[in-house]
Amino acid sequence: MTFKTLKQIYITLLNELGPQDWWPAETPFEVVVGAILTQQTKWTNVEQAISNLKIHGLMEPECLAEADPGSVEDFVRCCGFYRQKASRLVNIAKYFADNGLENVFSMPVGDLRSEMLSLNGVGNETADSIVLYAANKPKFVIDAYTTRIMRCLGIEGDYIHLQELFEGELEEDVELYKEYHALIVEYAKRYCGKKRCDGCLLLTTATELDGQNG
DNA sequence: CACCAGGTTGACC
DNA sequence: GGTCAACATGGT
Repeated sequence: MTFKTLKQIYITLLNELGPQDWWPAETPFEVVVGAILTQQTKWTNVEQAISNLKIHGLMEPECLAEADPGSVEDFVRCCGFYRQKASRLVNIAKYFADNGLENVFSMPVGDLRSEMLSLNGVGNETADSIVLYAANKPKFVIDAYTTRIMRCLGIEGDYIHLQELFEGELEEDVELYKEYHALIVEYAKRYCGKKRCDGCLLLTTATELDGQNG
């Protein structure tokens, strides 16, 4: 049998689920905030916290940087890990207020990634989410769902290994990277559980449909 | 009641 | 180098 390429898997997912149009946010800074808040938490909780912050006028780096820490904790409590997330958000807000969001996001992709990684509370996935969805620069985001699906397909590796696999095989395209990561998350949520996987067969065998555009 | 969620960090081998 | 508990709320 013929295995699918990563591009063919993308097309399969897109046909199956339709465009996901990630990341839901009104501004780049809102993406940054959401990227911290969504760690190990459902997105519905993040929506609530983001709404709280917006109502209180804190969805701007300059405002959040000066906000009362206790209040921020209350606003993000629904996301869990609320003490560390609150202090990390304020710290990151200070960083963007001091350096200027436009300046930061105009850095070359590699420099930007390193810069984001130096912030407390920003690891590989969060850094790449910010680079891709807030700064609109080409970095493929790997997460627990991606790792899980790849394992189902018989491919194991650490974060950087999987990232190099995707970036090496796909054309460098910000919109493709955005949509692909979103599709993987949605597909895995539905069909690829932590213990059971009911959907990865769809991804393993190539058909004539998979050759179409992309 | 047990388990999971769009991870990251710091401590300890 | 790698492994692992801690961080914490909310939904199924």
